[in-house]
Amino acid sequence: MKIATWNVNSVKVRLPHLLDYLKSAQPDVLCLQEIKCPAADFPQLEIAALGYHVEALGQRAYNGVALISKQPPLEIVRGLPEAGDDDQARYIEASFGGGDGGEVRVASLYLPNGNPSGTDKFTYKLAWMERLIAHARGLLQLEIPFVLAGDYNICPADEDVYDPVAWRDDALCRIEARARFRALTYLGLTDAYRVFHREPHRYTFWDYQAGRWNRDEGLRIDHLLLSPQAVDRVTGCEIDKAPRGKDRASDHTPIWCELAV
DNA sequence: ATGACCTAACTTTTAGGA
Repeated sequence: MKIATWNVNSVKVRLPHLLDYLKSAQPDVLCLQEIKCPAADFPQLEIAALGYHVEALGQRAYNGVALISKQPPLEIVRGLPEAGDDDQARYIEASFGGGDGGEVRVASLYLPNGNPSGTDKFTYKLAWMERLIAHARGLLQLEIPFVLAGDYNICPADEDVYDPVAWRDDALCRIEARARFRALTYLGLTDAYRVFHREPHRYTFWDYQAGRWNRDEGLRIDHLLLSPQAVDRVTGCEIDKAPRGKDRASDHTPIWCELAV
């Protein structure tokens, strides 16, 4: 089962690239972030024409996540628990059947950016992470294969940043954010990319400005975190750089892992 | 050269992104 994640920065603008990606990469599940529209406005027909199901949690203008899948999603969860008055569309989760009866739970998440540091936006980011950690703790008790995929807005280490000195006080690199990402791994989750790749300076995001893409000056902020039962089955994890090089590209590119399920 | 982007929206400027 191939599970991919991609922050598309507007699903309407990116629809041609999205359809190309589904046709060429053939993911079983594709997690989207920043669809930037209400679920009712999601271009579902074009995707259904390729044989894919769509389940979206959206809002006007900002945020928004979705699950695109060959198998129909089951037991859909919209939003993290303990949301209170937080109505930002940043989390959707569902179960998917594998080819031979295996089942995998997959979440598409869009973690808050948190900039500028030291503001209520940063506080919100950390609080959101605490809710994610609590939810992950509950999922782990199920002892099933699951994947928490998405735009974490966190560079786990300096080697995941093109210029760690310039970025050291940014919310994406702050130690408080890194500590909570590490807490997820201490619970028992594994960064799928680092199972297969030890090289520094491998990125999933390149800013539109300052020629960052052409200079390969980016950030590794999109991640697939695997439960122990998923790590047991993972056979590969790769960053697909091609979509970032297209005209009218998202500033993120897809990353995927393959599970033997 | 201290610049350089992109998207959505009660759009002709602003907020948010990272």
